[in-house]
Amino acid sequence: MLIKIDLNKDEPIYKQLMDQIRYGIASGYLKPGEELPSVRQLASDLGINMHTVAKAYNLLKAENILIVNSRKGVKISTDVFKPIQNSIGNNSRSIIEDLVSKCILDGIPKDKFITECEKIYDKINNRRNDND
Amino acid sequence: MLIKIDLNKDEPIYKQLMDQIRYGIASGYLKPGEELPSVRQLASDLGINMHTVAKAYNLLKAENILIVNSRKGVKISTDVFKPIQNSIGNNSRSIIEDLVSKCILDGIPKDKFITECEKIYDKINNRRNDND
Amino acid sequence: MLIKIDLNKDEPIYKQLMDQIRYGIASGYLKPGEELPSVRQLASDLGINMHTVAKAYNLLKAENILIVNSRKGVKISTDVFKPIQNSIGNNSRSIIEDLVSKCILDGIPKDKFITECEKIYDKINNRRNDND
Amino acid sequence: MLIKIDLNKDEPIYKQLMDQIRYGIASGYLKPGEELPSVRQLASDLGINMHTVAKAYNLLKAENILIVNSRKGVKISTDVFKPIQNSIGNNSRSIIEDLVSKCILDGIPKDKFITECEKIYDKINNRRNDND
DNA sequence: GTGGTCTAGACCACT
DNA sequence: GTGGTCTAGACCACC
Repeated sequence: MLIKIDLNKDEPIYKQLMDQIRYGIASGYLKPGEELPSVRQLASDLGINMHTVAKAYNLLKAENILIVNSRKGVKISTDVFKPIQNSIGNNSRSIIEDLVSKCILDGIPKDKFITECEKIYDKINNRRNDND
Repeated sequence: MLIKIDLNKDEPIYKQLMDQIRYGIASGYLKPGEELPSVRQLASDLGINMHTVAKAYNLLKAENILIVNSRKGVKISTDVFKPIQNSIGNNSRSIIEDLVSKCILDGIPKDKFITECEKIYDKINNRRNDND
Repeated sequence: MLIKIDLNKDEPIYKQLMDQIRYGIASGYLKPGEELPSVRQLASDLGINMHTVAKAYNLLKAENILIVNSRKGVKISTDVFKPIQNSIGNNSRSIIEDLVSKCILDGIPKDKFITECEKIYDKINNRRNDND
Repeated sequence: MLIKIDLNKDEPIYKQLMDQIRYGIASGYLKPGEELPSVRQLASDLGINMHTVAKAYNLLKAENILIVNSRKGVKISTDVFKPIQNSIGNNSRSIIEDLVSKCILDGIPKDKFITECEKIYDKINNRRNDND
């Protein structure tokens, strides 16, 4: 999978990395059980610092998304997809609230907003199902 | 409107403040043209520094949401609500992508996710229409 | 002459007033020797504070543009137009430098910039000649 | 590039700084992509406070002139020069109107005024082209 | 009374 | 070592 880091963005590199790996898994570019490049390898590929990659890997390990083994390398957890949940977390809810507030001020009507959410969900989800 | 700041959160205070003010406007708790507390007043109410409030106010001014006037204080722009737009910005889209990726890993099915988005949009939007 | 004050602008009111009076004279709406409304009158017309008008008047007096007489009121100096000068002052030059820098960054080519300057000069100057 | 701050001027330091940086870019002393001194460095060089420099940098960032990066410092955006525009903004136009009014009262004839504008535009623009 | 500006100094996140 | 954030406290311009 192609990972793209924007060094000019305000968002810290390790977070960009985490987001892209999550996105890669959700969209099926990366599969449960699959190996990821070593810290050194990925750092060198992306032209960033080793510690930055390690930080992203370790935080994703704490989220039970990656399995980090100093000898065997890094791979994606086989149970990375959690069982079906009924409700989203408070954190996500609060992100949506901030987002919706902005959209309302920006003149985005409900149907446009919802359609966009659906489109993005489908884009990510379908791509994974296709890749299966 | 009640503004609540969580000093323990990672998110900087001034951003929490900006989000809450946007939320207040979108949900009708705060109305276009309405005056906001002075920087000193709000800072003292929240137990934070004047400059932190001023930073939030000024950034919202740059977004054309507030009108900041050295002589008369701060008020909400009368044209905070932009004309209807057809599509959300790239920034919002990328927030949704990250959010959806997380939700998919967390086992939130599409219908739950969309329902939640709709619920939040309605909650904010209806409250404003009720208040009109 | 219609004077318009924008209370929402960052520029102090007394400066807006000074600019508009200078503009009025340069464009012939106001004529040398003509009387201006009293401080109280103008303040009331514009819905602003008396002291603000007085400040503008006094600063224009210091520029030899107005003649302020506490008994007889305020009028425009009869020799408000200075004799022909060969070069603009350092202050104006520095304003032009800042303006030109911005325009160059903004992609305004020289001919557009100069044409605009000419158009504005003519607009103001011709209006006065017409009014004579 | 030599930056000079006049602490006695009315204009706030951070604005003087912004003007000088814009001037430096427009005149080619500073080039797109070039690094600027760190906030602390420049503040110390100029004998002013860090936050004052940071404010100028951040406002220029908002104008898409600088790229501010907590990790790597500050550099000039590679696309500072906007594509060719046909007309100047309202803000610039109103600056010119005030300036022209003053010049007319000061006895600056049109040709002198226009020649001065051309001279300044050329001075800045040619210097950049020479430096390329 | 309002916000604007500036200073000084601290701690933190990121790389 | 970089900028970001926050605090504290001062003085100023404007109205």
